[in-house]
Amino acid sequence: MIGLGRIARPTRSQSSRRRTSEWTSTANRAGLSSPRTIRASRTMLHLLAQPIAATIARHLGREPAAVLALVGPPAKGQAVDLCLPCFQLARELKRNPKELADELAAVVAAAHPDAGAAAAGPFLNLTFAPAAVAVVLIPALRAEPLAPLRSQVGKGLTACVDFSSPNIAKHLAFHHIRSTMIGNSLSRLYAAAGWKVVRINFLGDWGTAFGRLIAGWKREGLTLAQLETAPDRVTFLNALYVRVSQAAKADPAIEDEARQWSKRLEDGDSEARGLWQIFKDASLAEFKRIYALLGVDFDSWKGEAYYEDKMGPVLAELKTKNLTSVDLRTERTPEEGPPGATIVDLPALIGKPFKRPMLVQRVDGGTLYATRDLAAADDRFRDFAYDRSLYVVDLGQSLHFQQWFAVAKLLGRPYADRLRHVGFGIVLMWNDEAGDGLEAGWARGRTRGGKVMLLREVLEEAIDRARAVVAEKNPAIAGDEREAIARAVGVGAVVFNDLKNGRTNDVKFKFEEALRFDGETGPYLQFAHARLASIERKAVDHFTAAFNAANAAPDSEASHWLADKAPDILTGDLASLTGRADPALLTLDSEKQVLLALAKLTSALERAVDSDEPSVLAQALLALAAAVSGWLTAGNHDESLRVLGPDPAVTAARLALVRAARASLGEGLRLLGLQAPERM
RNA sequence: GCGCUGGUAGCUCAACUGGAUAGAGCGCCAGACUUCGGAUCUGGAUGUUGCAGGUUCAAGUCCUGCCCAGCGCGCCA
Repeated sequence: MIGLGRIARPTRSQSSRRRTSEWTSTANRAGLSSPRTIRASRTMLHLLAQPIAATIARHLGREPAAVLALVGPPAKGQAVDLCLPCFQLARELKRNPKELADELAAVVAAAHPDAGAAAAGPFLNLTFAPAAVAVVLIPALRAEPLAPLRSQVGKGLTACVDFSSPNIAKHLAFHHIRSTMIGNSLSRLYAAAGWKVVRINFLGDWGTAFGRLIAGWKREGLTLAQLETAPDRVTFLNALYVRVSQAAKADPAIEDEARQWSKRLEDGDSEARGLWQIFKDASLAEFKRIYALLGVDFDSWKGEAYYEDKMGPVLAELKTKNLTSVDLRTERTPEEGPPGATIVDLPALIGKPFKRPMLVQRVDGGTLYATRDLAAADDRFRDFAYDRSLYVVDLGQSLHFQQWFAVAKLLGRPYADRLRHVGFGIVLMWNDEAGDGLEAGWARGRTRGGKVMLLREVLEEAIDRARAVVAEKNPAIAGDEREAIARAVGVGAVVFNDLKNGRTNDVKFKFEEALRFDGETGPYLQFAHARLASIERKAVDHFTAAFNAANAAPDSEASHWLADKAPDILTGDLASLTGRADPALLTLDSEKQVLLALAKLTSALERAVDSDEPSVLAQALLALAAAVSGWLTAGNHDESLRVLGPDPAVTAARLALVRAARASLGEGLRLLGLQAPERM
């Protein structure tokens, strides 16, 4: 097995679903509840609820904010817009909740006739008139189209996100998509919530494997030219590694050479370093091609090699603070060297959940994973003074993170409570038939004859399928544009499939499912976005035609409206046209559903950041796209329901909603790491 | 053995952290003036939320005990 890094051999890189342990959760909660990170946010939904909450607060003599906090979306299946469960208020007031709900319904109905207040048992339900919602939300959306997906909760705070972290000289396997795209999305979500974000790729670019590679390279007399002309340089290196490893089994001399080269590499030998750099460059070139395809970038590429000579101070500090001990339990003869590894005896120092010590130094003096993470955490804190540091690594490594987070605390690090392991479940592949000792069914890692599925292969297959669909559904699109759309849609399908469910779930990967383009998929969101964009494209022509028709029949109501807007229509200024539209003309229930779905995005964003869970936004976007699709499709059956309909004033109002929905859908897709093409 | 996760419709998953009649997609059945884009929409059938207790106005959600599945537990990362 080559390389170190976050994502090691398949059996360790993926472990089944796990949550962070009690201890870690406590630490995380401490970080969460720190006054630095919690800040109330005024969501768009609160814009609607605020006046009602104020009325109730006045009536009951309570704080408006306290009442507002109790108002929220109703339970699923309830056909109302907002809901105030009265249990808590009733208890505080020593009243009967049902009676209180009845009383409040009457009070609210009198003061806000458009809010549709009604008591349902102990619940006070609000069912707004669509225009009442539009009048509040449309102006806010016009002022800041991306407002639903912007928040200031992270203002002034810095987050480091450690993600992807592949091993040099190996391909990106399909399961690397998890850390890569969860981390990418979290980076964008944090930024949208006001955080300053540092994206870090902790490359697995160090380890004994490089000694073997170099030994093999020298032994076979390979040249740089051979590597560079190889059809795939990573495959070339991988194959070399496999050959060396097999040869070493038969010939111990090779293993010796490998050890010597490892030593030379560590000592900074220029030939060893030169070859190491060549291998690293070749790998990075391939990684960056795939990152470009996925739209992922990093601010820092400091990997394990960078920290190789920077662990001395941490080790020394651990020792001077008497946190280390040499483990004596291992039975070793004097010839075999010192008795044991250097450990931090967590069971003795902390107790509670820890049953095993953490190893910081091998018998031979070499350092270990945890030591490197400690050194890196110090380094990053020095550079960025982070308020939160995320490690997007599979759940199988949760013990490792629990341990070194605890050691950071023992060392008195100020950042100890700001560390978060963002764990995720493994990728399982479907096997139709038993074989290779595997039963038929879900199994980790490999499929189709035991082959490891490469990320690049899956993406290419997805793009091929998307290209075929674009060609079939929209033959007018060709050439470069078709290619760009095929990429956006194909990659989008795979990425969304990875993000739409809770990250701790294992991902059950079937080609046919992951590459589906209908139902709850990335392309479904992209399609809704493209339909909205299509309507916007046609809007100017629509108004121009209406304007010309009105000139022929100048006395209608529509003609007066159009004449008033003549400058905007003639210059094609949609922004101005929709900006002057009357939101009260949005009277359809389907329009209200779109507005409410938009308004819920803000809290989805904040909850996504709070729980490091992109799926929260993914689910909210699906709800928005469903509302949009329902609204637009209704127009297929009834011309009066179309955005570009017969009444220009209504059309302008609906276009304002189209613009708002498209802006948020596009931005939401971007926050998940998907593209939002205007046609597809 | 110790520990950590999870178990919700045939399948894949939600359920805004304790709220109402547990919701979606896929699949299945029946529909929508060839459409501002049908990669869409509307309707239907499918549930003892693994089992048993407990807590309370209220439990898929919290507590306890079982059952089942997966993963982790010393010089890899």
